Amino acid sequence: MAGTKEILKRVSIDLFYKKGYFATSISDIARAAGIQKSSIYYHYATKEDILLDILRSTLADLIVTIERVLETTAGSENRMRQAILAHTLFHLDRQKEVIISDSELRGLRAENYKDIIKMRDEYEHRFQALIKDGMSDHIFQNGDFKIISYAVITMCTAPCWWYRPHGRLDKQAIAGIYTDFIMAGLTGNQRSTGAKSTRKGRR
Amino acid sequence: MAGTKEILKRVSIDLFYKKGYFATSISDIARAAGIQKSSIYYHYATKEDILLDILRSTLADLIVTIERVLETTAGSENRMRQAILAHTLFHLDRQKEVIISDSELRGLRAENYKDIIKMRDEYEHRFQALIKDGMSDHIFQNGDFKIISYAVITMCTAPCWWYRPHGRLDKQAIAGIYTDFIMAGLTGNQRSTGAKSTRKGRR
DNA sequence: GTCTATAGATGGATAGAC
DNA sequence: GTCTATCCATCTATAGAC
Repeated sequence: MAGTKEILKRVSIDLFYKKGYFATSISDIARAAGIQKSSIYYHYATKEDILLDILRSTLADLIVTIERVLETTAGSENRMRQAILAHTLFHLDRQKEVIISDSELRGLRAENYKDIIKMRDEYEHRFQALIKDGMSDHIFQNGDFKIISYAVITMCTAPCWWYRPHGRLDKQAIAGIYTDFIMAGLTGNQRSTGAKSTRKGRR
Repeated sequence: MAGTKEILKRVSIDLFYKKGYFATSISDIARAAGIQKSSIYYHYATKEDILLDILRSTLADLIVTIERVLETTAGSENRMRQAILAHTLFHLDRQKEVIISDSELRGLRAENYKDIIKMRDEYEHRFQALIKDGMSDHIFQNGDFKIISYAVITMCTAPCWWYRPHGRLDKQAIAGIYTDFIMAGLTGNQRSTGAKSTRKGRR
């Protein structure tokens, strides 16, 4: 446990988050991990491979998280609500990694880029299906479900850019506010004034 | 007109947008502008200065745009609607520059960074005031106006990340969908099903 | 599996001629 | 205001000893 490869991944997440992928050098990573830079190449073939490892595992975890929520929740409105909550909370829990996922895709060469985009599209399709379901059940207002899905996802990804662990609002409160706002936009109904949002089970 | 400095700025916007600030070298810029890299230093002292020039002018234009809208529009609901429309359209019109503004702030050293953040905060305060106004006029649902302002701004900034000039929807249509969605979220009222949003005057 | 040493390319920036 | 030439730091990655 805590093998060198895991340490390298962890310090890379920190550095890519703080300085950005391009501004982070192999030397920076080696220094942070307490080894020589040449030793990194025993674990990762290139710097890009470190980035790829971070992006893949983050996206995979995100997809698993949403899958679990959808497996245990019924009703198009409730499914959407729980999915948004889960998405927002994941982005607050895994702040550094999702920010890297959002901003460092340019560090990938074409083949790896395509791979990651495919995973991301797979995830987004789940939200598009949820919105479509809500519309055909006449619970959500009709509209361009693809555009709306982008809007919803972007919006609920955003708090990870400004959230600070000891700030005025905790993760649950932020996720609640966002979910209420989105659900109001989707249904066209009054928002519940308090953001206490009954969540089920997980976490 | 079309002086070298303007050309340098224009090709830098293209390159920073396409490859990112760090991945773009002074040589890249020189090649794109058709001059030698040393000639760049007659116009800009450092690479960072090019970035700063782009960020400053983009933010300044954005602030002027929103000011003009607010000067000529009355009523808290209508002011908010027009502000959102203007914000969204600006982000679609100036796609490359706003994407740079959103993603390349890490290229700035502390003093320049503070400068730009101050301008950005100034802009965001206008939206916070609009939301506060709408809440005290009981036209918008009560809520955390600061959080809501972040949500609104992020959401209406997002289309610039996926908009393509000859895509399925034109700028006006996209801006309409987003504005309707946001206004529904703010007021808690039914959205107008069509997104034809009566806009006034400008552009 | 980690080290020392270094290759080889490229980065931003400067000097000085024209 | 643009050029050629070059400095020097830093970058990713490799070679080979232990």
